[in-house]
Amino acid sequence: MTSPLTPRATDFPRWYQDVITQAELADNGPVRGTMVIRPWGYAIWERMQAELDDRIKAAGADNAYFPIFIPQSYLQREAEHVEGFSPELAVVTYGGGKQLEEPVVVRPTSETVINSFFAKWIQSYRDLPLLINQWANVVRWELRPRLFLRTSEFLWQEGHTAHATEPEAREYALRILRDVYLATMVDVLAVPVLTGHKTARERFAGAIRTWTLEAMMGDGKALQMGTSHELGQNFAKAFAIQFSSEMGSQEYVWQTSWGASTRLVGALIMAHGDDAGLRLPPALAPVQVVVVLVRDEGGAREAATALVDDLRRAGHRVRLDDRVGTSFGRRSVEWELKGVPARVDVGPRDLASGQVTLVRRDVQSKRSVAVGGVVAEVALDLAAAQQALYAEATARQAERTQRVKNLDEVAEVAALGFAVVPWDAVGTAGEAELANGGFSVRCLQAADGSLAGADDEPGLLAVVAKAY
RNA sequence: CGGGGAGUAGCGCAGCGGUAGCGCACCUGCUUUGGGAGCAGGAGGUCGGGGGUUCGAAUCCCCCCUCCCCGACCA
Repeated sequence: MTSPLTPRATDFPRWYQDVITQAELADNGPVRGTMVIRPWGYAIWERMQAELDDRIKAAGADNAYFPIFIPQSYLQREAEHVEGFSPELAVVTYGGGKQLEEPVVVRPTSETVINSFFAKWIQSYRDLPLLINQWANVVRWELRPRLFLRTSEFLWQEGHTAHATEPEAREYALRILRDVYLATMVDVLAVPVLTGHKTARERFAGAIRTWTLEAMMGDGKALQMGTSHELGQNFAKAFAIQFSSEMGSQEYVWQTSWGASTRLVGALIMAHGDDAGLRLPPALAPVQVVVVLVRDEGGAREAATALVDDLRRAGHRVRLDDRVGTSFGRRSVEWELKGVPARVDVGPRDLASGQVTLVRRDVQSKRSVAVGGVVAEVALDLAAAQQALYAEATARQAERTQRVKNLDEVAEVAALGFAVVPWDAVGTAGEAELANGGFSVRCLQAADGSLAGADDEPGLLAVVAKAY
């Protein structure tokens, strides 16, 4: 039987589509650009949500919910914001069978509604900082949609905060970048990321600074995994968010906003997937171990059920596959496509000698293990798989990243990966030229790869790549 | 919006004037079950829509719609 997937080397975008179909992650919705997230895809998203949500709460933010409909006039209050988003807005002009007096925008992001309430809630320095997060869907009308990566409606988390001082706001934006996003990407998704800030061209509409996390996919292209913005006082002034300081003066707040979306599911597919399907890092996987009952004979069912219990007691997320009416080969392929990190095959043949077969998805290794040793061995496999996926992605990124000196050398390197070039050698004009060639400056960093402040700092490096 | 393709069974496709087909998937039965099982039987279609040419149109002509790929914007 041939693989159900187009090999990555043959056609990477086609492979990506095949994985989504075959692993039952998502379908296209009836309206162009919309997406139906199927149970397996949603389970993965729920795991991402849980990991992000824990860290967001640890950073002190509370969840709340704001409406999906926003008065059109709200968006117009911040000049850059409206200019940035107007091309991709969905606008409702009819409701209840009548033309609306003021059209209503379906939120593309919630800065405007949320800040209109921040203005109401914030009176005093004692009300600060105000740290709010919301889990929601947003709509940005897309001309060229791709499942998970770019859809007209997507799910995300958006954080919005207000602070008394600029340094405090900046520190919070960076804290989210590091403690929420970077930690989740690296420790859970096992995806190495570069962090830096966006050029003026790539910055969020209405922000004074956009911090970003950029990852390299299996084909060398870049994907933005999350962003954390410093909004300065732009929205504070547009929405009159003022507070009485300790000195009794009226001050505008300093703000941040930050988001990560279902695009992360796409990132996971493209960062770790292989020609046999998805490969989920154990820390993320909704099912870490699948126990496959090969045949319902010779006490195999009892042994499989007992192993499921043992593995669960050891703290793993476990599923029993006892669909013995479906051939073993088919079931094996299914779990490989879905990317479950570890598989335990329990059948009468092995069991006769007190053994089962352990299969590791990431490296496709297979070995016999005594029933009594399964829990310990699985734990080792899961830890090793998590580590190996991160190492593999890191090696690829290192291999495909090259320092270059000038704009002329960028295209060749960026065609296959990341070109790191002095920002001085690119500049705003060079950035526009690169855009014509399909390249973009993913982020700016200090010379040692650390975070830098402004675009005009000396010695900045630009990371240039093709991007999703 | 500019350029290039495609709409036929759930999915992938063939057929290109003369009875609507193939592979996979699906249903039933039997045999199977340690890497996508085999055999037999079965169900499933306004051939994207409208108009025209013709004795006869999935097939030829005209109009419309939709989708996909490549270029200008984006989590």
